[in-house]
Amino acid sequence: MNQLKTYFDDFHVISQDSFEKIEKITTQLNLKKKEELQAIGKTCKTIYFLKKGLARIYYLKDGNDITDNLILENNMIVRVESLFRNQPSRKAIEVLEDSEIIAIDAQKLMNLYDENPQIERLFRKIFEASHVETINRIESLQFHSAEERYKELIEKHPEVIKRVSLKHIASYLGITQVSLSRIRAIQN
Amino acid sequence: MNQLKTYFDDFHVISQDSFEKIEKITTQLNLKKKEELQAIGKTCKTIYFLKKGLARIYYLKDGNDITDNLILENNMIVRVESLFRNQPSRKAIEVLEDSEIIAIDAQKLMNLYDENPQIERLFRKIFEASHVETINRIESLQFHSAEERYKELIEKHPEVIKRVSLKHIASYLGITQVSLSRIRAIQN
DNA sequence: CTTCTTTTTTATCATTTGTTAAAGGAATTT
DNA sequence: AAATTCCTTTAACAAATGATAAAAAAGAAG
Repeated sequence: MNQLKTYFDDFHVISQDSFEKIEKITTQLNLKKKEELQAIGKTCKTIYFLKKGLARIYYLKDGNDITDNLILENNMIVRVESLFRNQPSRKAIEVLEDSEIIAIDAQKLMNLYDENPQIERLFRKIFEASHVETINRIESLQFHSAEERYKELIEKHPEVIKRVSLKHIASYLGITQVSLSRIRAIQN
Repeated sequence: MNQLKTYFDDFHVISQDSFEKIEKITTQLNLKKKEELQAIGKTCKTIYFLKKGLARIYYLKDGNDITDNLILENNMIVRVESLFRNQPSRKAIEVLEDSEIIAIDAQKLMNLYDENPQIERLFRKIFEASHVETINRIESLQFHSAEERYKELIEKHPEVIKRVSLKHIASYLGITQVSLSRIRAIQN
């Protein structure tokens, strides 16, 4: 749990008392590689913190599996478009490695917001950071070539290449697996 | 001002008193077509509400003007990546039509957050909606062809095609002007 | 209205990325 | 260890998009 507190502190420091209130609405999950955390069609009612492991959010387009997002340890896993709109998500979450996860009940968290604005502020800031990341990713997809995007990923998260299959990395970058393979071949 | 209240109510209803507190930290701006609202390199310290007109956020990549975002009336104009990180933005804001704008001082708004959690919640929800839009745009850029993206834009915002130059629309869609012209030619 | 500037279209060619198929490797299961 | 399945690479060709240049059209300015 200390790990979660440390994560929180980077965004907004809350009292020990407030932290314990959050602790009370969490549960611990341990998933084995390839297990599903949330299924397509379910409305997101849980916010996950990935203590250890690796996860991805994906969806199907024309029967193809597309990785929408990759999440490394020490990050939140949330299907934002479902949580914020309270609508079923077309996306699923699965872990790509054995993972330890803290699940936070979203409804109970909203209730905590009412009694404790500091908690609301904490999560506001967490999601703001994620919002900024999303915006930066748009810039990358909007006007960088596939090769540039691949290089950017290696630069920022070199470990991802080793831990995630190239199939998933390709769709995450918005290209086909074959195209990624070609780019990698030229690099060497 | 009523227009702003109506806009707010869609996200979270606050008291008349709270609304008046917000009103006190706003100023009205009228800009002529092509005038700049914020310059590149400035840190975003103002949240704008576009009452009337049309605006865009843009930046320069290798000397090319790239439209990052188009904003229609009745929406907020914010350089989120700058506001949330309190860092200088590489992006600028300009209006594409004569526009009426309400400027909200971000620092004073943060102060209001402290004394009134309902105001913080209102803006949290406003930005959450914008976050969701950003995520949906990623999906579009990640795996839809240029032609699909163009059709989506026409579908969702047909008026944009008439009000914004194709040059700006092209870069917004992540393609060149020439490429967009070609796509349009095939359509007819 | 005429001139000047900017935007949009068209054409040609180069480059990138997609598609399909096949082969080689790696990992998993039996 | 062998068999099976899934992942990755390679190759050949197709399709989409980019780059450049020039013409046409539209808009702004005098």
